[in-house]
Amino acid sequence: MDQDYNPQKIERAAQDFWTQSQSFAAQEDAAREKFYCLSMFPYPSGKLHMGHVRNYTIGDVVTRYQRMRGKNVLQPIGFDAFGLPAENAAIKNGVPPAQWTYSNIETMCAQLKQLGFAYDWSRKLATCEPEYYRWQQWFFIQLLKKGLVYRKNSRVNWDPVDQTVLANEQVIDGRGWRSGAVVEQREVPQWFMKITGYADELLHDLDTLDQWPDAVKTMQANWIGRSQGLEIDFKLADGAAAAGYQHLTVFTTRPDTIYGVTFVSVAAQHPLALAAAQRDSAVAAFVEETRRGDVTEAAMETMEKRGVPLGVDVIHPLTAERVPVWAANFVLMNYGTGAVMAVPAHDERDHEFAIKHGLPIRKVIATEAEFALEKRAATLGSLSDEDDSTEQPAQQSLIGAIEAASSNGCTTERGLCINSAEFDGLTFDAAFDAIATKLEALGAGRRRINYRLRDWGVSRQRYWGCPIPIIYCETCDAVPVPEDQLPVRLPENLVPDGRGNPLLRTPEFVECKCPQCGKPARRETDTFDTFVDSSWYFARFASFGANVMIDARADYWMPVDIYIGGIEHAILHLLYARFFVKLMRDVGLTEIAEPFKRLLTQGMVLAEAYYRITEAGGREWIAPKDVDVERDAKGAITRAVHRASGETLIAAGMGTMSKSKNNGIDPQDIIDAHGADAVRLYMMFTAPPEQTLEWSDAGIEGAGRFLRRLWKLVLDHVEAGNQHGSLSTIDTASLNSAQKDVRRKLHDTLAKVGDDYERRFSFNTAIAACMELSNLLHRFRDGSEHAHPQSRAVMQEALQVLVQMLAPIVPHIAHELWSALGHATPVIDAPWPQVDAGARIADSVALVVQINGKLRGKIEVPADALDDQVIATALADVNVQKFIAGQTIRKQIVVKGKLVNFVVAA
RNA sequence: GCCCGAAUGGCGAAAUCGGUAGACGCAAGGGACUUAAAAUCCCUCACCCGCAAAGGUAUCCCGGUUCGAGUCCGGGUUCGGGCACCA
Repeated sequence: MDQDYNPQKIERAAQDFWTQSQSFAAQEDAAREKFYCLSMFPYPSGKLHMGHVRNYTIGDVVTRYQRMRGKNVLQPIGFDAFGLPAENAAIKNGVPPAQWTYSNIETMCAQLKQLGFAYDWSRKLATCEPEYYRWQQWFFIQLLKKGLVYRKNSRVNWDPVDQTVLANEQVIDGRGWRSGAVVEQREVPQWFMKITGYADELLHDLDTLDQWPDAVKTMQANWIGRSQGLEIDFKLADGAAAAGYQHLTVFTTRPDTIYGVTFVSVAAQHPLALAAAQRDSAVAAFVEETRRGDVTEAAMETMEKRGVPLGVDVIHPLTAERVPVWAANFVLMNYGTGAVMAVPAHDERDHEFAIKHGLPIRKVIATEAEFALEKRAATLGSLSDEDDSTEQPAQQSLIGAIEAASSNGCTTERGLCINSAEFDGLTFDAAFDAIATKLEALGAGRRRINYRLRDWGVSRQRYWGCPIPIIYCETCDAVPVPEDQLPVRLPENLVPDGRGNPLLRTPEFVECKCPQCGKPARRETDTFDTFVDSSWYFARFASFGANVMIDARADYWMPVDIYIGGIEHAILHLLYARFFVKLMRDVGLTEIAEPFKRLLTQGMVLAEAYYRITEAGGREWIAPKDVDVERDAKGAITRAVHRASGETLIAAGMGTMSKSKNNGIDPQDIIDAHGADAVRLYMMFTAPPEQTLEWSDAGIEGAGRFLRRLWKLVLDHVEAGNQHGSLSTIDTASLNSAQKDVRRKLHDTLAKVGDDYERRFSFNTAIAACMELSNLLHRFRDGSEHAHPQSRAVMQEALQVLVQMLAPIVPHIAHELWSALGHATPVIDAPWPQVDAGARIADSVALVVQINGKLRGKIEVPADALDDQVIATALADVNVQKFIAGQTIRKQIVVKGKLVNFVVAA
């Protein structure tokens, strides 16, 4: 064992050992309990960033812990290799996306190895490999055969200058990111997967995911957005029916407010609006206007609410009143029926719209109190001639208030119906049912379950993705590529230039023969959404290399026992992956219904960002490594200085590491300077996994300091052993109190650490507990003679267990120290130590004494003391007596092992 | 705008089921060792008042429930994630 801790040396040695002995290659073994630990695979953007390091360290800690617990563990790694950044890099550098991507993968693999992650490297995959995506193409064809995918027109962002489809991310303030042209909406035929057909199952199965965070389940449930409502037909008033429609159908979740309808709104893309646009230039202009700019939901919801009257009236199905139809920019064509009944008194958007356009507002819902008043007012009105009661003026003003509210106010809460004919006085549920029944009887409405969730559009008008295996023929229309012709290979030598999909200009790819009739045909040039690639990779890892999509090995490994990744994937990726597994089940590929048994959503990694104001008035962001920080006597930061120029900088606060703020910390620099173990320890110690983690250079040094202290502790013990001969076994009966204290602390810590690793995923507190133990061992060493055989035996036990507890987090130093402690087999193969319950028993416990909930004293009582004895000891405390003097004890509360509380009063 | 989170010393955090707020670490201050520096080791460290003991105040803000609230409930503020073509 070396005198000094040398991370570079021991890390390389440990990594070489794991590689040579293929320690982490997983073998299916039905006799052993499996554990499948998976972290979300990275996009190969170039180098690892701190977020990756954090994510993969968490996964590795769980993997190594479960392995030490004796499970048969699979931890694979791969790359989510298709996507936009590769095309952007190609535009910038003229390098084909494939070349850029494969080179990045190589770099990142080397970094992952340097961090010592226990991956089964033999299962490495990248989604851009034909061996991977051919099964995705095959699966799409199975779904097509089962009618689970279909083609329809759908809107995309179109850059009229660059003649290309833009991702939402590439639209900035309604303009193309490169051209600056105002973006237009275009209708393009695209492929969709029928996820709405699985909406109910995706919603209900959330209840089976008892090891998922509630926040994620709530977000998914809200995203699916199941709502019960009514479809209601409003007959078109005479003349309008000529447009080809007999009635306008709306969807509403508030049929109880139907008597408050004063107009109806439709989406600008609604057929009725488009028909009106044919004859009305104002409507045409409005429709045209909504074709421009952003289409994101956030943009739609925050934009000014605008609309135009269509010049068409519809007939209210219950009152037979005529109400006007408006086109409004806040009504979404792809939600419900693209039309809503507007109730300005009880819907905020309708209210705002009605005020703006001078449309009537009719109050039809009242609170119970209002309803009671209204009834009294009605009685009062009929009696008012004879009754000049003194409370009349007060009543009048209340009635006035109700009337004022009914003309201007807006309440969205449920209540009792008023001004609603025979439905007056009904609650929401009763009114819903009664009105639904009446409309059904009239043939003017039906109950319906609606979802906010929309079908999943999987087509992307982009080159660097998995080709959609379809051939278009003039006679046979869309024909799937025959399975024996898969994969449809993506040519890897093209270079996108920002003006459309280069596949369109590649005849070798596009031109083909129709598989049905043999005539010349065109191949689909759209590729799959990359969420398709990442929706099943976890299953492929479990049947790596199979000549089918997934094989029986997946039955052994699936589902994933723990899935770890960023909270930003809480909805889309996780919902699509859940959906895909249900599809795979229905195609007969698996029996499981959910892919991820347990989910850990990890927080982002932040760093302080600094900038200076340039002469031009802009901000120049300075990398944190070029900044010095000055502090006051208390350690508070007073000034940040640019090291090169001495200029005072402005601290912009903590933010996610990003290129734009130039505040990224390169993990490679940190590994080179401090070693992989220190990086891993720092990442796990600084914050709990779900929380954001703020990078600090000083923190990483602290991690290194702990590892050096640990090294020294073991070194001293080992050297003492060399001097004093062989170890004896522990004789628990003969231990002195210091030795017992060490063993109690050791086994308390072991119990806590196991719970923290397994149940709580609270790695920071596990490390803190190990540090406490380590601090105690330092004091124990200083206060004991190395020569004392029992002390040495206790120390040996403690150090062994400490090294094992830390091994999942800092595997390299643990590998080395374990061997130094005299073990021939590596620490990764040593079984997890057992908690010795006997060692944890203490003779006495410390309690606090409270008077009226305030801390007034501390007492020590025997561990098995009865309540009476505890109270007597508490009352004997001098300070407690001071606060009780002259008071009467009204109540005494004893909480075992915690506290005594006396409630006193004069 | 809508949905989901978060907020505790100078800083990162801990307090696991409503029971001692601040474990563990960082920074800072003081000291030891050293020719010196680094490293290492020891001490102090929420705030106010005090020599100390004791006391008071503190977990984003305003209310509430409880013998007792960082933790539960209602209302707000600020920050972060997502919003369907970034991954």
